[in-house]
Amino acid sequence: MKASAGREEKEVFAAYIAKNRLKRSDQREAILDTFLRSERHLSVDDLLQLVQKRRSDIGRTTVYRTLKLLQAAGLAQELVLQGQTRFEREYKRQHHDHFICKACGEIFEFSSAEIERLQDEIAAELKFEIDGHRHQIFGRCRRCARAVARH
Amino acid sequence: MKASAGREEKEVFAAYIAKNRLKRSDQREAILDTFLRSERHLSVDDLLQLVQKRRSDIGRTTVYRTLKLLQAAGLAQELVLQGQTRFEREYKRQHHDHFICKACGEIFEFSSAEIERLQDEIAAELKFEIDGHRHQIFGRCRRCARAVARH
DNA sequence: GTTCCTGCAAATCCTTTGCAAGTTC
DNA sequence: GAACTTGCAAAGGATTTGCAGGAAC
Repeated sequence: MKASAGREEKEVFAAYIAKNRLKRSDQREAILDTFLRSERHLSVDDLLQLVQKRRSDIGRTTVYRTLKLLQAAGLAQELVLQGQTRFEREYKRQHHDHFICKACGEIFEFSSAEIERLQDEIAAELKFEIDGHRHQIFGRCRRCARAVARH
Repeated sequence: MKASAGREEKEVFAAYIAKNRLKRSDQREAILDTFLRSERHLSVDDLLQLVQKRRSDIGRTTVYRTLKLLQAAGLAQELVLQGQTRFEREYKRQHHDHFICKACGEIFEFSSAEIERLQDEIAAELKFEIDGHRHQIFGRCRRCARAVARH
């Protein structure tokens, strides 16, 4: 694992802190670093547990508060998948949507310029101004589909 | 308003009750009827309020429980829009997705066979078996977009 | 009569807030 | 030192559950 993981994001966060006259803290840095090192779609609890492996004195409240800051700074995005709130990195990531396997819970990402284009077309027809979307597909992933077929 | 509104759905519900050896009740029928007469995307509170106009003694708990039954019977579908849980009719309705206007909160429906087809293609490539999806687009509706432009 | 349903109050889950003590600037 | 941050405990909001009484079968 690179020590420099997410260096750019850390700078963005520092800038956000400065701009808003907030203060840095070890807790915030530990949470951000943990978040950046994880590639998964984390629930608050996932993140709390990971952070606490390093610093067991960091509380859940601080994780909630820091996630709000990360969202405000454009570094994290909140998703609600299958009733569960999760967070993923957002900074400079290409837009994408999600497949969720109902069998194993795994989350896959996908994106389609074609679908985006069609969305824009539909919106234009209705004179609707788009500023975001969520597109989630549910089903069974390759592995779980095979498992069912085999049974 | 037709007295026969949703007759078919009422039969489906009665069949569901029978099949699962449950019992009919005036409350359930009032809730279902109210739900069917409303075309909007209702929150639990919306529905509770509407139901209570007719029978003020029906409790929130019963609305929650009945909505679960309606979902199980395939008559209602739960949506989470902008953090708010809402319900809409599902029985024999053509599949559709939602535009949500962030300015006025209005919910519009749309559907696109093209988008569905692309979804299937993407899924096929990944050998993912689809059994459902949610696609929500956020932005400003025609009216609110105009209002902003005018200002 | 048995089983299911209802409404209330209480419990639960997830998230936010108030506050006193500790940090950062 | 002033302003911000932290963790705890308490408060909130949404939803579920336990239970005693009432209704359906």
